[in-house]
Amino acid sequence: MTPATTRATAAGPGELVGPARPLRADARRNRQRILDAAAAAFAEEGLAVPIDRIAARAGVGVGTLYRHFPTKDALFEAIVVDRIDGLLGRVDELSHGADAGGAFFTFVAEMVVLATDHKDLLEELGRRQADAPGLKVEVKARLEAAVGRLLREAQAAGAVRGDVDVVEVMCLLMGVCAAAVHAGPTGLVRVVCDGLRPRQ
Amino acid sequence: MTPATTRATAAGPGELVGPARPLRADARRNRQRILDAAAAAFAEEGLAVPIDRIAARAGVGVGTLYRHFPTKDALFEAIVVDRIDGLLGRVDELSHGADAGGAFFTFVAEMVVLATDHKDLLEELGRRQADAPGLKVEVKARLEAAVGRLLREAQAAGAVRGDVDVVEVMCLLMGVCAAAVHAGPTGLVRVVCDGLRPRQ
DNA sequence: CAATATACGGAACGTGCGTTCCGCTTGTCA
DNA sequence: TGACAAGCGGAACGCACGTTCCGTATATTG
Repeated sequence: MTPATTRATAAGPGELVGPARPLRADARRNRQRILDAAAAAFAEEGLAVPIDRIAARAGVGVGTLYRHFPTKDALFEAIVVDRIDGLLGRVDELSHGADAGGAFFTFVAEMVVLATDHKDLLEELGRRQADAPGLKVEVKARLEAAVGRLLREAQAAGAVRGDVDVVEVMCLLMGVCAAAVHAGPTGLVRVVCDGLRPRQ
Repeated sequence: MTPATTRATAAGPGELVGPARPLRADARRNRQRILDAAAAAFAEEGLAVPIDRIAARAGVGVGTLYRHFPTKDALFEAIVVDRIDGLLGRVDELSHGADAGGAFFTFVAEMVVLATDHKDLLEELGRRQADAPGLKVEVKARLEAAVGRLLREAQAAGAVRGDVDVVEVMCLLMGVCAAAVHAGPTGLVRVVCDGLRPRQ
């Protein structure tokens, strides 16, 4: 299901199956500009940034923006899905090592740093599904699954206490990210990570 | 300074020094209704709740609401200041006991539970000053000072690790509150509290 | 029971933002 | 190079929300 829908979101309105025709050169260029501008804008100012500002930042009219993305949410989705995909990739890289505990804690630390300067990612994680019945839910579930894997391995290795589950870890992660925006990542991550270790 | 200003906020626009005249009976009644309705509305839906809804909930027209509070922010302030005052009182109660560590951790747990069903409190804590140069900043500073006292005593008693400061604790608290909204308070508080204890 | 200041309700206004529409421009292809 | 689909810009629309205004109602006072 996702491929088709993803394609639709990525290629513009009106084509659900395949690229009927390649985009015109300027259109392709503008599309990329919009994506870049939106990524930066969302990261800096969060979901609340007005669409006019994104368009201006991309050096494009709002009409053009809407030609490429049918809705503000669709644009946001394109970007946040990409961000989360990046996280998924990182999880894969980390989970192939020998040190399960190290992998888990490294991921936690990296994610907090990432969220610190990506307001959008934080807000997205904060929205516990149930609102948008679409892609994001599915991608978020994949992230949860991946983190769950990391967590279980770390628990099996005795590096993380056994009485926490994925949902708690995700929420905690979100909380630390929110907190880190104000106090900087360093100190807080240490505290939470220590809390996640088994009590001796 | 606060008494005068507080009085102004509490008694309506136009009187900065003293109550020129007692409120009419119906006005006093409505004022209380508005405060109650707003407290409930802000707690349930957060700062974003439309003012019309608060008025409706209070069984009052918007005009009446604005007669009592010059602005939405003023109304919010009246309520959140009150909430934080409650927290301050609780800190005082707790800090007179013998068990400094217990006091600190009890406060943390209670505050998270409180914030779990008071969306407004959470949002307010999330706003790191710098926006509203007025009362809230001062009240928040008092809260920070009080928590700082609790923290220092707990650290002196060896119940809390020495390498965290008040700001970090406040941010952490805010993060846990945000997380607790989604996962429930119990598990998360335990993890964070353990993280705050000294490593053996 | 007047007379009057006080308070009330809710329509109306201004603003900001997402989205749509449409006349003009430009890349593409024969 | 000319014709035409594809794409562009930005004015205009609709909506939600905070705030203001003013005609009406009512508590208070003598």
